[in-house]
Amino acid sequence: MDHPTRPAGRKTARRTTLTEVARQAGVSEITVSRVIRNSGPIAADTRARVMETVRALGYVPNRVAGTLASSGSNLVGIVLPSLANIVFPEVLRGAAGPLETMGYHPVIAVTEYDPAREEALIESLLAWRPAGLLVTGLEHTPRAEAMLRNAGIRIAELMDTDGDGIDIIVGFSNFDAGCVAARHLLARGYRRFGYVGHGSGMTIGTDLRAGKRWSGFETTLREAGHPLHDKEIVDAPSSIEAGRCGLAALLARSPKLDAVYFSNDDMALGGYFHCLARGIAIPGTLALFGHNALEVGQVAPQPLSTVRTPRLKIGEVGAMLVCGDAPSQKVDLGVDLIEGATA
Amino acid sequence: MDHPTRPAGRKTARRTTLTEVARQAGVSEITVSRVIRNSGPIAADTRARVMETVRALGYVPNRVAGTLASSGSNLVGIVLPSLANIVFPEVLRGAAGPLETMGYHPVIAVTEYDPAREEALIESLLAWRPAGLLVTGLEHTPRAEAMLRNAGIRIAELMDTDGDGIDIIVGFSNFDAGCVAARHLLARGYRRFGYVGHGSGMTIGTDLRAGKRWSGFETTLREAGHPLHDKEIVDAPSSIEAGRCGLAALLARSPKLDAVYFSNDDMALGGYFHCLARGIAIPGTLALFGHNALEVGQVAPQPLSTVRTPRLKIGEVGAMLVCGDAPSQKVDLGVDLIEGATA
DNA sequence: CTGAAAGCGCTAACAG
DNA sequence: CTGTTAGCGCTTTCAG
Repeated sequence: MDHPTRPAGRKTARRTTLTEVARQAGVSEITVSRVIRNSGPIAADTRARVMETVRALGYVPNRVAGTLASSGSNLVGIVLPSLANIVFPEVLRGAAGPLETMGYHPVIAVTEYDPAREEALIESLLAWRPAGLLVTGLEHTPRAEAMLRNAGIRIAELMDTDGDGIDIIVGFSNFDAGCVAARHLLARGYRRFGYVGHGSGMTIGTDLRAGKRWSGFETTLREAGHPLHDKEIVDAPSSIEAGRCGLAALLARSPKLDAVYFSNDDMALGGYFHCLARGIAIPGTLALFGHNALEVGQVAPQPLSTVRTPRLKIGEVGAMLVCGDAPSQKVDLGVDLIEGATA
Repeated sequence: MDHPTRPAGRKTARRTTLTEVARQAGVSEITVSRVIRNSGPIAADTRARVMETVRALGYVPNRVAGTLASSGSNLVGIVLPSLANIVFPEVLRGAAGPLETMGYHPVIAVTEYDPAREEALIESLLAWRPAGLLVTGLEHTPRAEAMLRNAGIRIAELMDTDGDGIDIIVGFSNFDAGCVAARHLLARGYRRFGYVGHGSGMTIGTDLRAGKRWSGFETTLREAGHPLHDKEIVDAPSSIEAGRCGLAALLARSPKLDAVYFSNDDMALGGYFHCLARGIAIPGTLALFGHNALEVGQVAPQPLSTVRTPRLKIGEVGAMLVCGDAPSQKVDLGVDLIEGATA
């Protein structure tokens, strides 16, 4: 590239305004405004003339000014804990479709599972006066929750139905997902259970929903009289590699486990690869169970036993409800047991 | 949930303004403004008093008004072709870090590989007068390109260095990536080559970068005197499943191939699973080669032969350059051959 | 069908 | 260190 440095400084350069279009077209500003927004009655030829000059001048309306004047933005905030876990890009993808269709733009913020960061990011997003906000989970700092309640816009809390919310809740019960996993393993006759989970990789913040799954799993086992035998929490974000290390560490301590539940499919896949490499028969010697039913775990010759979560749907429904005027509600999209071949 | 329907209508509800904070604190608006933005000299006690009332009133500054008044927004537009291909969430993740650090928010738009949609989305993003814009690829409609050139903000085009750009380019040569793959396979002694690629799944729009890789691959083979023998383009977005079907179809037609290049790792993984299921020895009977070096392909016992692309880095560098004031430039981050075990 | 006046909530540019 | 005066570019009344 040998373009000269672009002149553009920190600030947006001067661009043609509605006023100039109006002058050029020989009409008043409001007329141009009406033409652009297709609002109110406009004579066909006036419209044509205006459109013409709009095109000629390469006019791009300024939504910042428009929003300030009309207090109606087309931005929708989306707060996600992470982009490293493919689940959240999928939620985002689910939301992006309906949002675009309805003319909204997602503005995203990533908390890295840190509640304080979430609070700051929510405030920062709210400053843009979005039309609505999608956040992940039901747990927020008190101030964050207060801001959400007072924002005067629709709020959707996604991915978790285990608790109360602010306005709209769309997700599934993570606790139940853990129970489903436990019941499946118990029904299959497994008795010596282990768990491999992930931390956030930072000292602060945790994956609360994984915790709820663990809790459901552990509770079910205990009630069945076969309490969890051992668990290993890898201090890293969830990943295939973390799952591999986690299972290795767990088995080093407790070699006689016959079934291991993982915090999610990525982790479980890592465990699976560990077993392949070590020649541990699956599910003969050891059963593995994940969470999410990611494509990668399902297309292998030996598909992972797991629970399918409606991630795309959650984004989709969340987006639609936030942009609509349905009453406040909790939408539980449920999970499906995928028997697979590893348990 | 049994909250009553939230009153919030379509428009943002009335929220406390800077004016009210000023009145409450007994200072002028500009003083409050200065305190909030930490700009200019403010007496310690004045600051304290203002902060106090800000907190008491739960005041959240209105950035829409702020941006209009100062023409300096903290939004950065990001235009991606897809969220279904994990590569783009990774680019986004790469960008999200630096952006947050620098106080910017990513506003995202997904084109689904449709140039017309890209044009519309770029216009829509530009309407928000973002501080900068990250787009994917170097090819745009003429009007889209004109808008980008006239936007008066920094523009970064990501993921591809094979061509000229508008301002900043950050990526790698897809053509070269194809050449690298071909040279590796040739060096290994393979001679009967096939290719499995993906379409977009829609009639309109294509993955131009995959096309450039194919082109590099094909050219290298031809020049070496071992032209591509057969190819199969699955009419679906890239996925593991599409790769599986693609290879099945290709081998049904051309059973004697000894090496297959895939449009990316997802596709290659599908091919790999097909071979596992069919008992086709890899790389003995058939060599497989992908693109991207996704984690999932690398941690398996038989890691995929592929090329590593610096996706995170691309997002990161793109974001930093767009928000800085470096000269226009092309940054080629290159790719690395990963020998793997499938070729 | 079109226009004039009055802001939306904030900040730049000067004054004091 | 603090305040006053003008807008930013658009849309909302309310009149014609």
